Amino acid sequence: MAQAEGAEKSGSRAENREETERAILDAAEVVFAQSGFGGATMQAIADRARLPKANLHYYFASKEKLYRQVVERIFTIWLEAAASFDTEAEPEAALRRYIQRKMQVSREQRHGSKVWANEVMHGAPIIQDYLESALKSWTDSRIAVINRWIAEGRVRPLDPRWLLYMIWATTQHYADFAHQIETLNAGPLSDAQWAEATETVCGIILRGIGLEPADGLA
Amino acid sequence: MAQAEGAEKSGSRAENREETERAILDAAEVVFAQSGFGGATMQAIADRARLPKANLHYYFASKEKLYRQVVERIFTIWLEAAASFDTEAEPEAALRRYIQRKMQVSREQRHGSKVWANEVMHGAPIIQDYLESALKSWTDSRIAVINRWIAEGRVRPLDPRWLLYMIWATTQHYADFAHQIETLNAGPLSDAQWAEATETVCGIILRGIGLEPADGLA
DNA sequence: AACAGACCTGACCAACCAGTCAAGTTTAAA
DNA sequence: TTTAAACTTGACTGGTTGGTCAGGTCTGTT
Repeated sequence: MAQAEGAEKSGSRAENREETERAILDAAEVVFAQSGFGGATMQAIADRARLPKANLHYYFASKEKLYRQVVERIFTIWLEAAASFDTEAEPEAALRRYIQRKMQVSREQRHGSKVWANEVMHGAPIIQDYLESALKSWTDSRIAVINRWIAEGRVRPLDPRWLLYMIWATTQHYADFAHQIETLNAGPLSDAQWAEATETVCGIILRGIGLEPADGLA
Repeated sequence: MAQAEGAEKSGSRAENREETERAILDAAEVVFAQSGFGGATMQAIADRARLPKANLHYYFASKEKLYRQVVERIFTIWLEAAASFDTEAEPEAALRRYIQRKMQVSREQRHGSKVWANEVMHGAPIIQDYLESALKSWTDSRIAVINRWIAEGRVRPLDPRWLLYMIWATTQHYADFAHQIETLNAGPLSDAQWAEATETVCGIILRGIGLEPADGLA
């Protein structure tokens, strides 16, 4: 016996490899989120993945390459959430769906969100190119849509950028500052609290830009 | 010659000490913001403060003690900004002033804000007690005020916590994610852009909670 | 002037960490 | 069954880092 996970089934070569890589990435995500890139140690990641440290280097050549993969995996999730901003939909529906999705990501991908925040906060040394390409073009397209809504008189005049930043900030806050929120709340937010927070955020933003939202309890 | 700063005047003993300590704290704030606690090195801080590394240890016993002082200094600034939420003022004025002040802090204390965000993101190992005492009581008092406004029918019914988190998140975002914002903006925000962003944030939030703000160009 | 204590700093060290490697074991294909 | 490649891992290493310290300089006081 020399399997990685305690309860690892012996699948095919490729399956096992994939599984081990995912286990390492999962562990790395948590450790990087907790300690930052500089504070994280390969040993800590190895311990969390229940693998010898040398094994990590068999799958990922260096700490930086491992970190890069973690960040890229997060970016994929970010992109998927971004896609839920439907440029064809009505303003209210599009924004509400996008905010709800981002709140959900903050709840389910807390560690990933933190890694992303850390990376950007430290000047995005790894993912600068993503910011300049994928993020930029996504943002530009959404700015155009919101400007169209404004031109049509459906949304109060404003620079869409400040609105997007506000949505990013607010939703991401629930992941990045989860510890602070949970300290003030004396424990993790309940399902009901998450729903209420999401609804309140939607309500403030939609009303704030001049829409009259119906209750979003679909 | 053995002075710290290139252009240091020979003041009194106490003055010089204070000046050197501040120079170290300033340097440490920047380096901790850029690299996180784990990624920062005493050597990097020393270089930035233009002092030999051993000198840092003369003034601050350990890296952790230095970090602690940096964080405590930030918390003081946070408290000062928090005080601008005037519980006596009208809802619109109180919130507008508070948001404006927080936006200003984000602009002027970018590094400090990042250190704070980092600390909280990593579970607030150093300042947990502040969160539980000062932050908690400040928050409770403001929640009470907002609830009073709601009871008086001046603000749309909502849980004040989600509103406060939204304000914290949005304003802090301009410091923590400055790099992302500046990438999308192809450069730092101008004075006019800061003013516009601030006004837009105020507008969305105030309208979002049911107030009809007059233009805040005081 | 003489002294004590505050202040400064180059050189050093022990601990730690990313990354390597050689000697294995397991797997799958021939 | 044989064989080669994929995988595993304990032990090791070179470089870095937080922290120390001895020997010096400066400053205010008597």
